[in-house]
Amino acid sequence: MPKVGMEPVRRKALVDAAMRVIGDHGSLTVTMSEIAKQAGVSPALAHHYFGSKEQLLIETVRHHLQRLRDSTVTAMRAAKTPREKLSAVIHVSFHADQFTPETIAAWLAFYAEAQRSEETRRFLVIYARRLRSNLLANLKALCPGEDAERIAEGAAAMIDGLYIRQSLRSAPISIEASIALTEDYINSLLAPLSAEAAVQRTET
Amino acid sequence: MPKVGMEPVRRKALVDAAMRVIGDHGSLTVTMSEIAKQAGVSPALAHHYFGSKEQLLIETVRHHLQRLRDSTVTAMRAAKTPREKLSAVIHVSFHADQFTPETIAAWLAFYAEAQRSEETRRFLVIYARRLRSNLLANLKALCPGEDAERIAEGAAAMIDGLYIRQSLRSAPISIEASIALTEDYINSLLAPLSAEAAVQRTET
DNA sequence: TATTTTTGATTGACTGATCAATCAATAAAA
DNA sequence: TTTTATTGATTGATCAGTCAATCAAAAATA
Repeated sequence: MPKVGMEPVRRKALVDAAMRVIGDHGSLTVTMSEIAKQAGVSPALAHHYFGSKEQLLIETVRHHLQRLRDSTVTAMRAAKTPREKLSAVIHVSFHADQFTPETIAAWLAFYAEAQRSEETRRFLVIYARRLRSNLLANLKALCPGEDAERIAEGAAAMIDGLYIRQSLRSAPISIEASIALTEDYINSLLAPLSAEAAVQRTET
Repeated sequence: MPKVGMEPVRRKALVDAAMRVIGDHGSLTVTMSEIAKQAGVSPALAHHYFGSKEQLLIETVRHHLQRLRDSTVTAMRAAKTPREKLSAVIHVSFHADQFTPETIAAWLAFYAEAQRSEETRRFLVIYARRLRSNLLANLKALCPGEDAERIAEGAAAMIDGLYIRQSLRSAPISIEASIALTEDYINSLLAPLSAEAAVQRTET
């Protein structure tokens, strides 16, 4: 069976398996055996390729964030105006992929893990900054910089908060409602500022 | 040494110890030994009084939520108008007690745990509902019911989101800024509705 | 009051299970 | 033959949970 060049195949299979196991386990307290079994290989092979459980888990977080980033870039490219780009960022954050119970569980587990693993924390900080900065960049085109900072901060918090609330599955809000709530927030805070911003836009 | 009536003393000591250990450990992956040591008793005693690690952890969540609830009730009593009560709820959510790194870490750990422990999940659902309903009750006095629901949902999400973002300690927002952001949200959404609400209030 | 009995508090030592990590051995391609 | 892929078996550590034994206060008894 041993064909050459299995390494990338196995790595991907193991990372995907880890994601699935973490997802329906709802926690990072998963065993290498479970992950390996899910990937259809022996636990020893997982160690062979990743060196340690922690490394495998870190690769899993990285891969997860990479996918989210790719989606965001694509969605923002497709949008034309700053306001449309803003909506694109929100939509991606609530895209079905990222919003399934398993994925939400995985995110929560990552957040909890970040309290212990410096590397996991770094990844999540990058995510948080990226979300904020994607919002900020487009908001700056719509209102004064200081207001943009505030609104970006608030919108990012709201997005993350809707996530965490979704995880409890109590009175679950639909994806559309979550998006509407966030859009509503931005619109409402933007409304009294739009006149000034319009002036600013013509000036730059 | 064995004086009678130690049970309540030990239970409290162990729950407090658990909270501290979870806090600086940043996770619910703590051992009974650590907790017992922190409480100054033997691991066996912790088992004696709580039966299992899970039970001790559940009591810890319960105690934590109880304290938050008490603070909220007190703060709301002190406030007069609905708008003031609204601010009171927000202030309690961001009160220094609840906003220290250790406490935030504990909350995150609880959220992650809720994916596995049905009882923990139930407690958090109660918290989420209570927050939402405290906001909702007072908002209903300030705007039409449907709008109140939306705004309550959004404000609750924002509060939780600010929490989770705080946990990453990247570009940490101050407590005051977090409060301001939430108040700002409510004010902005309320502004265009206040006229109608005033009419409704006189009608009822 | 003095003595014995009972009861609650407490622990050290132990058990069984779980798991990450290691390693030597095997099998197939190059 | 050399290299890469792969695994079964094993080790060592960590823990939750158990248990029998100890100790001292309180209650009962003489």
